[in-house]
Amino acid sequence: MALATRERILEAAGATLSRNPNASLDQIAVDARVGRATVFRHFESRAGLLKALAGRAIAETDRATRLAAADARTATEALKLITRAVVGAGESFRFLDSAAELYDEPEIVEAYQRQMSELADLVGAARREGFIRPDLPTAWVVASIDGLIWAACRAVGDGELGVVQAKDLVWETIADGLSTEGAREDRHADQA
Amino acid sequence: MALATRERILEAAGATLSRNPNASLDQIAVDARVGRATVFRHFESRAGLLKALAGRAIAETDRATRLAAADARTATEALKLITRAVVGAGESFRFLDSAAELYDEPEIVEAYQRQMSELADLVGAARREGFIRPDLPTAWVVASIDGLIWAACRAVGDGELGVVQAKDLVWETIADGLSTEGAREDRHADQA
DNA sequence: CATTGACGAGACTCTAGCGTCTCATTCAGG
DNA sequence: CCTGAATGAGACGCTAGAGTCTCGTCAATG
Repeated sequence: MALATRERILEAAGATLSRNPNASLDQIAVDARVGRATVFRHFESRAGLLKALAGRAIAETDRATRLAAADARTATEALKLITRAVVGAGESFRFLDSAAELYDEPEIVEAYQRQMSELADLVGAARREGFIRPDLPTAWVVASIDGLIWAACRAVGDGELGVVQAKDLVWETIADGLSTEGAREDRHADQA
Repeated sequence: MALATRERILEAAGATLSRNPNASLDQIAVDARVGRATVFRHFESRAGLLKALAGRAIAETDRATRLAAADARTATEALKLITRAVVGAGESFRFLDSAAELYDEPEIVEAYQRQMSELADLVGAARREGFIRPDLPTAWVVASIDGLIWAACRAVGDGELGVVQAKDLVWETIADGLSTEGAREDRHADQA
């Protein structure tokens, strides 16, 4: 039962910290229906728990990413599948929103930067395929994809959208934006 | 000098908390080049400081919003101006990212919900003007605008983009998405 | 039935950080 | 020069929460 307990703690920690980023270990233990001492039996410290949780989220994202990438024949398609996959895995890493302590963990920071870098590479490849508007800096494309995924995960977590719906909406928004087809002309007219 | 000191504390608090959401009052005081006791002379408590900071951000956003709305003749134009204005004021409220304590302050929560509600109304009006794609739920439109603004503020704060550039990019992305004009067809082809 | 391992409960220590208070200093205005 | 307000420095008490330890219980296993 050791594994089940550890898993239950991680699960509860993720859920509780998503709601309250400063939740105490005591609160997490209660939510996991586990004694506080048991938390320390499975994790070295609070930081250790956070680290394990982050590592789990990173691994989950990597797994989803690789699965998605394997099915894609173009970078654009990979971008689409990966975006959808990450939205699906969103619950795993929503707690990261405000886990500022993790900035001190080199492994975690490195893994995060690696994932961002992979995303940037993918965006670059999609750009070469002609999918990305040439006038947008890659940094912004990456940042806004990140922002939209974040918004989608938030909306799902708040019950505003279903997961399936959110996946569709994120990709549609990336591809087409929020406005009707004629918007591009409207915008240019506005700016004149 | 009282006002200048208070202002300096608020300024330092915003900057410091943006970097480290769990920064101590001591750290904030040091960054403000002020004695820790002086912080308590100007603010009732840590919560009071946070509240003042949030109130300042809300007021700043309201001001920017009203100024922008006054110049607009259509809801679509208002949405554009307000989005740009909020990106410009982004530094003011970036610290809110992880100020979970503020969820306990009714005034702050109410003000935030009011602003979100105003944004939703504006989106609804822009939708009636034909600017917003009819197939997108308003909740998602609001969430993704929020997400894109957040991404832009983050990018500016990280030095990846300039403020002016970020304002343009957010609105362009809202209007047109990230992909080239032919994307809509590509996407439908992908899904087939 | 005895053993073993995981667990819950709870007592205990330790520290960071909040909030209060005091006292000396500085500086502006009269 | 005198006075009062604002401040800096720092001592002090207090509490929440991290981390440790012990003991009794339960369940599985032999």
